[in-house]
Amino acid sequence: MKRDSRLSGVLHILLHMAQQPGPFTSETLAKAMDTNPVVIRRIMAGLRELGYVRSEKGHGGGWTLACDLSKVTLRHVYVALGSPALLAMGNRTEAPGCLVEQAVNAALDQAFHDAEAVLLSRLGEVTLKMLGDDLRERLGSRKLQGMRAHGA
Amino acid sequence: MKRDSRLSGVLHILLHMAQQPGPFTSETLAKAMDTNPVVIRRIMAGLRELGYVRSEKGHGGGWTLACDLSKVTLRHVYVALGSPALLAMGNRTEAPGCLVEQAVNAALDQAFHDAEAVLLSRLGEVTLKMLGDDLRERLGSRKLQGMRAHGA
DNA sequence: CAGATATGTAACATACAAAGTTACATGAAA
DNA sequence: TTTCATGTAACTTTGTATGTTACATATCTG
Repeated sequence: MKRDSRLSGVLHILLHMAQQPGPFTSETLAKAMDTNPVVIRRIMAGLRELGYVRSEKGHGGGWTLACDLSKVTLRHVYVALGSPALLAMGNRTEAPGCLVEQAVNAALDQAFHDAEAVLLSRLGEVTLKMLGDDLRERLGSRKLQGMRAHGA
Repeated sequence: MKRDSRLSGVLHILLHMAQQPGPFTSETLAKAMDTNPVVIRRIMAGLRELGYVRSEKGHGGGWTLACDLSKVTLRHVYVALGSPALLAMGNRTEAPGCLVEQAVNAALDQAFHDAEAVLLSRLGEVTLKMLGDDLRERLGSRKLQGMRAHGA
């Protein structure tokens, strides 16, 4: 199965936007992500509907953050994407008549459900602000490294 | 992403086999699973290599269980399949130079890792014997229902 | 108002992996 | 030696994420 990287992608975009005031055009964001503007609009559509970002057309238009970054978690972003499937595996048949299949499904569903719950829970613990803070820390340490490299 | 149902499928096969002495031809198993014999051979190949099942060619040949069902867990079966990806989501870039991407990956990797650990752990807690016992219970209650339906 | 710039979105192309199918080689039993 | 079964390569089908093109729509500027 091909892996879904939309959550990773949209977080990348949001974090970029959080580093400086907008607005950002889909074109600009697409270049930073090495992809196509339409892809950007596609994955941002859900976030716009939920009010996490705004988009403006025409001159000076583009995308702007429109939420409190300390209130929005990765889970919120995931839901904004349409809550795509979390697990790469699933049952062969969802509502089987076969008792064998039912026994298999029961065992797997338990494991699947627990894993999904943990994943959603972890995503719910991390806010966009925390991500931004982490990024600024990384930027800071890089700056220090650069200073050291230059003998400062 | 299309969901991988190989684990579900192979468990179905093993459970069928555990209900009566073999051997079972790929053709028989394929019919029970409403699929193709080659698909059966494909997903059983890994289990044969690890010694969980045996296969014999020619007249009277087919597949036979060759392990202690109380010792083999769903996790063992999963590994025998080649440990396919568990999560449907992943990072856009695995070893990014971009610090933004690194920050995003760090947060997601944590969540992904935890979810995978839980899933593997749950799979490791269930043996094929437990699955078989559960199935026999389901068969038993169906038999009782049938008896009731016939007024017994 | 006209032209430039952006998003919105449908439609189509591409890439990739699971699942299904076909064909044939190999080996074992009758 | 014929039949039955697995082993496996090669190809087709299918589903989904991703990439691309085309064009409608809205907004700012001159």
